[in-house]
Amino acid sequence: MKETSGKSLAGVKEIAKRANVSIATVDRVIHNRTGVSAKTKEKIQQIIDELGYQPNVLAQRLALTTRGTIRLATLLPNISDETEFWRAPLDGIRRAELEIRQYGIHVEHYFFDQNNRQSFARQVARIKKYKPDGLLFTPVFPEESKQLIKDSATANIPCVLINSDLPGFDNSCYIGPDIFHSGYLSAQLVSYCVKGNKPVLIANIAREIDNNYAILDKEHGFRTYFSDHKLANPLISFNTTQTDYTAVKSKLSKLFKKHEDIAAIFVTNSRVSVVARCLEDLGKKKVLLLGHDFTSENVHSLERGLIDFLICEKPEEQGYRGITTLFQNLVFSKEIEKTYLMPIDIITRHNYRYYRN
Amino acid sequence: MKETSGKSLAGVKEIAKRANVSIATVDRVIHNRTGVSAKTKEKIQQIIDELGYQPNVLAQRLALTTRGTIRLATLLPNISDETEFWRAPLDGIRRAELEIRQYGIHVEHYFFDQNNRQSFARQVARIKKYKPDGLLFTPVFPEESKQLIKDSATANIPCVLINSDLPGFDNSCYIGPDIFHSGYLSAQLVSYCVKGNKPVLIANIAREIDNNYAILDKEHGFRTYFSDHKLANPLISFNTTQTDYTAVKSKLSKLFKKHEDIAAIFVTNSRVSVVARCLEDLGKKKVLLLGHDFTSENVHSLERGLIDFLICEKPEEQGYRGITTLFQNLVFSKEIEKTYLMPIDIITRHNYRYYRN
DNA sequence: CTGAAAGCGCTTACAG
DNA sequence: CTGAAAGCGCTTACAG
Repeated sequence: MKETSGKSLAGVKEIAKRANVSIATVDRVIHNRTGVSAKTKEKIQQIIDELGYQPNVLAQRLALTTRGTIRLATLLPNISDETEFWRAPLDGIRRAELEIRQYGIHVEHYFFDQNNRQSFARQVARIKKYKPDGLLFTPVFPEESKQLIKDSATANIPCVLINSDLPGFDNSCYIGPDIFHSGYLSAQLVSYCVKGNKPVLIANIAREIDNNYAILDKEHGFRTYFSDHKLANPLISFNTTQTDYTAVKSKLSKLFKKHEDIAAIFVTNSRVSVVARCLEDLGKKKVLLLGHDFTSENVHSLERGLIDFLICEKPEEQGYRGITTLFQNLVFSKEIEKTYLMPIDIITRHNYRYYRN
Repeated sequence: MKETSGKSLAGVKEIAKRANVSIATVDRVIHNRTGVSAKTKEKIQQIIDELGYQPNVLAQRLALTTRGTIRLATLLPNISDETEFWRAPLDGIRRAELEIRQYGIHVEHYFFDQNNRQSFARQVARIKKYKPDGLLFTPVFPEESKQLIKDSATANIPCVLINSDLPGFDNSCYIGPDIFHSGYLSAQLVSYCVKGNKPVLIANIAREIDNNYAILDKEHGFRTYFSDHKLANPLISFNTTQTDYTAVKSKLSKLFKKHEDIAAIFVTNSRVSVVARCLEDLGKKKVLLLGHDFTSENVHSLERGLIDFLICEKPEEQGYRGITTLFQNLVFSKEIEKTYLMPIDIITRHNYRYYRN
């Protein structure tokens, strides 16, 4: 007997014909709905298996068009010069929106001030009023975020976290990098490029550091590489909550006086272009500089040779995938993967042109 | 007046109603078909613009289901241990196939022996008999490939090239890396990691080298970086058409006797894991080793620390994108972009786990 | 130059 | 427990 060899052109109509039932009944079996006799169900299932039936996704979605709109909410930091990074995830979210609004998905955006816990809490309150069917956010403030996840679980609202995870908490879905290994990778690059045991600087430049899991874990990964490989380079932490150019420069300048031979600086977030400017002005162009994120300022410094490596984790795609994940779950009951780890990309001045966020 | 603010839920039906015509006429205007009076056309167009009408892609495709099948042909090297690289593009092609076969697209695969021009020509002849509606291939043999592109143009068959381009030839579409800059980037990595003016080896390991544009251009990019940056490292070309372990090892061994202090080896294709084994057996583990492609053997050597960097250009996505490009062109008359340059990814043992081809 | 109608493959009330 | 029919938004003969 000849194999149907993956042709599977057969649809519900064909199945119905073969089973001698109506397509409504076939539909019931396909979707495991109640109200079909065991016998009929079995017969239909057998034919489905035999035919290797694959639903036509197009038709499926089209038929669902009439269903009421599904409401999603996103909660991200607002975008300022200092937080330009957040433009990318938002772009991805918008791209997803355009693709799925045809299916009656509406996305409402909420923004908070990254340096202000209050503002986060305020937006959470607004979101709760909105009563979304799904939620995407980034857990900048651990306590508030944990509460939000719990409340979402209680309300039975699927929840996606992007960019950084909430460790020891698995009530939701995380889409973003393995932050520890991102730091670990940065250390590898430094160790490859720096010969000898010269000191290496780890620069944490953020208004909030102690609570910032993303920064702490990156530094931890970075340091772990050096200890794992028994490297003797002194690792100097440089923390500053004053993130403006002047403050960073004066602090750096002091550090350089103390440690003249600093060979490399790793900036644990996207503020690396500030350091680039400082190094240029301090005449320290030979210091290896690496940091995070494909912001326009960073790319500009990369282009000019002031930054050597940028580590990026496809923020645009994080946003895009976050929304489509919720969509698939809400519309097609597709199960949500617990974790989707993004690639950790290494960008230099010679491959950035081809990079896609 | 209130903005419709990108809602655009309106479809052909709504447009037809507002314009007082039938949906068939609206359809004609949307697709710029003939047989509509200038006046009607203008009126409809105005409403379309006003509403910011966006066609529902789902419905569009679904309605096209009945059209006869479209036949695509692919022509790629067959997959052996030595050419495992080609599995990835094929995987991508298969992934695309699964997605679009619902729209009546059929893909026929042809394979040739990378070391045998004859076999390429034979398959071209078979393809011509098949008379595909679209063609995807990789131009391993320049002369034959140019002829194939010309013939396709004559027959009005859209044509996509992947993995390497045919320079000075713009009758088709190229999806793949900027090879020159890929080599350039590799040189940057070497120059960052190698201190002093120690010699660097460029290893071309392939049955055919002189005609292999991908290899030649990569070496050219690599060398150009060193001259652009006035680096004094001696660059030694190491060409071998005997690609087996024993041959490579004995040749390498001789080279090392002549140049004991070789600091880095750049392998211009996926044969880098062979070199990795040689270095291990020759006790030359400290030499920086980089090369191309995410094959299982290469990844294994990367994991073990024998290879330092792998340069990859998303071969799976090249295949996938190649097929979907042809599909979009043939089904929706979407214009084909002349060139789509893939990212040039840098993979180390600490980020390969998160890489997606 | 224009329109009424059937159909793409699925889902969903509704009736029985 | 089961089926006939309408509808999702578009395209395509066909008739006029």
